[in-house]
Amino acid sequence: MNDTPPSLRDRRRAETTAAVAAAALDLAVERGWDQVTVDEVAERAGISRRTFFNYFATKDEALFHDAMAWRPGALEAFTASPAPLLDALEDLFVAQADREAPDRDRAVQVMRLVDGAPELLPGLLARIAASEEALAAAVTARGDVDEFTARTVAAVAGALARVSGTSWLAGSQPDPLSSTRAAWAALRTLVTTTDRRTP
Amino acid sequence: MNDTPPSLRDRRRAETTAAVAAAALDLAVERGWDQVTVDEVAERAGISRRTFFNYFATKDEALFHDAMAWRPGALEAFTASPAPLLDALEDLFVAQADREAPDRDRAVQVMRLVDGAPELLPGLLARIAASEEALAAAVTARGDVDEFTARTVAAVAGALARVSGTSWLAGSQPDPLSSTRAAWAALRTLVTTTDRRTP
DNA sequence: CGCAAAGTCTGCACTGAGTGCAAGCTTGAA
DNA sequence: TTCAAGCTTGCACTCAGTGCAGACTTTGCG
Repeated sequence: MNDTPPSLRDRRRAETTAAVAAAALDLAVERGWDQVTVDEVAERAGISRRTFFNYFATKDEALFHDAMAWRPGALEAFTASPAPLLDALEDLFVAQADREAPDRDRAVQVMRLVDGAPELLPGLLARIAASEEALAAAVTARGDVDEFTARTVAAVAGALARVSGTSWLAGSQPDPLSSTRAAWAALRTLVTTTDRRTP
Repeated sequence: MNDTPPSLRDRRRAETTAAVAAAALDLAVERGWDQVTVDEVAERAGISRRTFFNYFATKDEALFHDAMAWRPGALEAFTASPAPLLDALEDLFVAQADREAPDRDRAVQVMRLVDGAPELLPGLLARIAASEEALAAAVTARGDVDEFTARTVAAVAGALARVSGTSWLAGSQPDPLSSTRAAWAALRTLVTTTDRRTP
């Protein structure tokens, strides 16, 4: 899609971004996010405090960097998939759960941090909402359903992912994938087996 | 449940809380939330800046006060309802959408504000998450389903409410209730009509 | 190469959110 | 009345986030 070779500047920028994000996570794990200042993150990443804010608009952004993002290409594959919508969705979430170690470990660490630091929850939820929006756009692009339904589907999928992720972290489900499947199964039985007052 | 008559102190506290919340909303509507300082909210409410923080831990809390809360008694009625789970859920959301004017107007104004001020979104999402958690507890208390399913149901219901609320605000749905119904319908057709790879 | 435009890094000074403390005042119960 | 508990406030402090201006680096181009 975009094949301009990355310039020196771009490479440096990416390196620094990663360094800052890593510094933020490390410090947060070491002593808790509320015991970490921007100055310290900047110092550990080898930049000035002011430069920190050239890379991330807020302290939280550095911590959440890439944590709740779709892996590159995943949404495009989803859009292009010939499988029926629900199957394609499942494939998408499976692929997402099977990320390579570094990204995935980071996501897990961040979620654990949020678990112990409620101030972080709003920021995390906002990231999740952003990725739901991206998913909604991809669903719309597939053309299976109208936009309203696409938004609904994306929101529900996000909700299921949140629930299954949470209960996997809490240890009540063996692994993220079966947790996700359990959530979808719960939804399906609920929708299909309940007596409806107005059929 | 709790019938100790409210003391003078309690009444005062409630009054001040309401006054501060009202001041926050009014100022936000007048000039945008980012153009409002805590000092100004405090002054309009007739208290000192320091006292503001005795009532609300953050500036945002004052704005969101009561905006995304279940109306009193609604969850209890839901828990006690003999109707099947999905019907009881629908009743709950209908009742919620039919709140009396003041509360409801406040909620709508807050949502409009959030729409124009992305900084507010995280806080709003956190409030919604909190009310989902309350709902999950109520679903569990009904005893229809296990706790994992209860969480799933609550998360999905919240997602649907969010989508339908949003698109109602955006004008693509006539009223909140039919919007909610449309979302549930979209979900049901999706779940029941799609070919499954693994039946 | 050499040079100008564009982009980057940094220090400085400022606004505003949020907190701990201590002193003074109000309420509620005996 | 008297005293404890709770409420309000001012003050001083930390830290996130921003605008600005000057120094430096990269890049594209003649």
